Amino acid sequence: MSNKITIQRVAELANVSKSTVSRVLNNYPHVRPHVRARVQRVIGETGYQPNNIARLLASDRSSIIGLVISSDAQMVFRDPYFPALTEAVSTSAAAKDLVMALFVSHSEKQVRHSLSGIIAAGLFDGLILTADFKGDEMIPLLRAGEIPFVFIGRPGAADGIHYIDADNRQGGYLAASHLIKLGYRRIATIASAQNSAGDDRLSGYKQALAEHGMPICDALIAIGDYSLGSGYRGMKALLPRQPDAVFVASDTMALGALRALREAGRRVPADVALVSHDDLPPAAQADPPLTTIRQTINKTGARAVETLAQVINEGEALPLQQIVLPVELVLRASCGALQKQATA
Amino acid sequence: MSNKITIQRVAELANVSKSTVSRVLNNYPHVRPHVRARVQRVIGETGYQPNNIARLLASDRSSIIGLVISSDAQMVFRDPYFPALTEAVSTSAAAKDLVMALFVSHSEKQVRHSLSGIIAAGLFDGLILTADFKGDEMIPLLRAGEIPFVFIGRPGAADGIHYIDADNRQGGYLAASHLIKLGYRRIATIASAQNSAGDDRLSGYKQALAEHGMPICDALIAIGDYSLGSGYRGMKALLPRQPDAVFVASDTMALGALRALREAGRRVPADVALVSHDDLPPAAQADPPLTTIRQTINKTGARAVETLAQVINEGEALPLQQIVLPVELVLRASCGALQKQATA
DNA sequence: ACACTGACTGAAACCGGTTTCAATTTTGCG
DNA sequence: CGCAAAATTGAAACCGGTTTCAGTCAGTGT
Repeated sequence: MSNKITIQRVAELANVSKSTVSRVLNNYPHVRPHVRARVQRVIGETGYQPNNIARLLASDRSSIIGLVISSDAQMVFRDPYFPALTEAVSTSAAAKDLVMALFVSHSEKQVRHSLSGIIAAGLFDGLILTADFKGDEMIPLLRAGEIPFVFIGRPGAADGIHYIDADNRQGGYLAASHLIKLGYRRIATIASAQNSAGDDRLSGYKQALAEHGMPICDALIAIGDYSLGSGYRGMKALLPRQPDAVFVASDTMALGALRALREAGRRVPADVALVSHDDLPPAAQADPPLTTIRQTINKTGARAVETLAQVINEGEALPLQQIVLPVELVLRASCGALQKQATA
Repeated sequence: MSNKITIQRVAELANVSKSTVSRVLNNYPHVRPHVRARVQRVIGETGYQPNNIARLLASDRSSIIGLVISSDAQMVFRDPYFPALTEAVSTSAAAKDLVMALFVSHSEKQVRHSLSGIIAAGLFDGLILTADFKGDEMIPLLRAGEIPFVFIGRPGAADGIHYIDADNRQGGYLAASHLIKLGYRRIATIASAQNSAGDDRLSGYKQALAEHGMPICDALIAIGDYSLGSGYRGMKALLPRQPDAVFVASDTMALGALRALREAGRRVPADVALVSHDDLPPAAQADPPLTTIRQTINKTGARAVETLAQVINEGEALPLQQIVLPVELVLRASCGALQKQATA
């Protein structure tokens, strides 16, 4: 190790006890300014860095949080959603002087196993988990492990669980309402039943249709799994139904839908209008650029870290945090609104 | 904590000393099979899990490795390369019972700062770093920190540094040779000068041209930065030069190039053939699917973890590891070979 | 049977901090 | 100025393991 200087050595150099150095280190009160300054000078001069491991053993705090992403192997780093989320959490954690460790669990079985290991390791102050597979089977493990945790996305059984979610229902509602206002009549959707986000988006879509007195037709609902391929297949299945607009529940699936439409010779938005969900970078880069529902992943990550920090500090005392972040419609070419405006 | 059982408790229950339990735990010799079995039974019955922190403090090993990705903020989670690499390292680490912590440094300045912190924390057994910004300015810090480390990609000053790299030169060479063999005469490239991988790919491209007696024309060389946008701009700049084929140094840039070509009304591969590099998922999903040079990111990640583990264990004794992994050409539609075959 | 190995085992030191608690100052006030 | 209360400080215990070292015990060779 590069650092042979210990708290003991600093204490000697500053003519105080380890205890006092520790107090200075942790910004505790009850140290005379004079003494505090002297200790800090020694720390500065020696370049002393406390050994986190020892600190952790003694204080039962590691300043390490785990981000557990459990989803299909293919999925995780295919859909830009997870990388974006990972980056957001990593950055927010760093800003709070927390280290983020990343776990990617590929199969549901693996989740159980590695999660037990993660918890047992006792290394982490807390965990942030993504609510895929609806996340339910993890919850008993987490509860038993008595480890602070926060979900990103609403797990299936969300009772008494802290989570940060996007307002997916509102997302579906905004998207469908927007299409309705633009005058489309046969509005289909490519939904997903993988997790609560998918359910909510679908339910928002249905609500918008219902509120506008439009029939909800099962033939206009395709079910995908967030993959590009499933968007492609979903669109192919919908084509014979002659929809004039489609709400696709994720940008990635929308890219697949775009391909299906191009292959079928349908123009977007002239023949079929599209609104998708997420507003990840590919949405803006698609051809045509996608009108989409923006969920602010950075904020989601930041809130998750923040909330986890609170859980860690306050424990049971913290009132239940179930935070739903707003979403907004981002207007681009794929919904046809811009064209209509231009010709109007 | 869920686990109130300590090594002490196990020792009492098994009627032995902490020392013996520790020996059993670590598979040390000098424990009678009989005793060993008894201890193991108690461990099994109690579900005892050693506290890693304590173990680490005593043994100076954390079983945590850091993956440090330093690149432009936008870049890191935009190009699927990094997510793929992250996943590969995370998985390989997990297989070796190592925890991977992820650090994303956005600016070069930030690298220096956070790297010092990371090293000083003393939390990590070793680091895997990506060689962006050519990675040079990190090396002195790492050396001073006396922390085991391995690069993925070849840093600018690679003397005496362990690294795992793809055979990028061969990648550029294979791509260009392939296009030459298909009969293209005006073969352009969209290269990158960001890191050694970019340099090498360009140099392989040049070598192939030279070996086939073709002139190397600077007007046919555009410089990008691995982003989709830079591929788009690069292609636009090249179009007036009328290339009949382009080697694009990354899949992501190739997607940008595709868009530029589509906008210009040029068909791929009929008017302009494309070969790209990396073979990430989007390459297969592009329209048309991209012929590309496959680098096996999973293997790269696995070798990096493996090598780092060796460095950690053997230290100076380990001979210099500079591993170059082979690449291969993946044939798809964008190069025109399939069409030519069909019509032949 | 006897000294002599070498395999087992446990006591205690140690890793480098934090935290408790009692001792020692200081400070505040009457 | 004197005394109780509050603020400082340091000694020692503790976190939960690993490792050193010396002692114990069984197995050998003679």
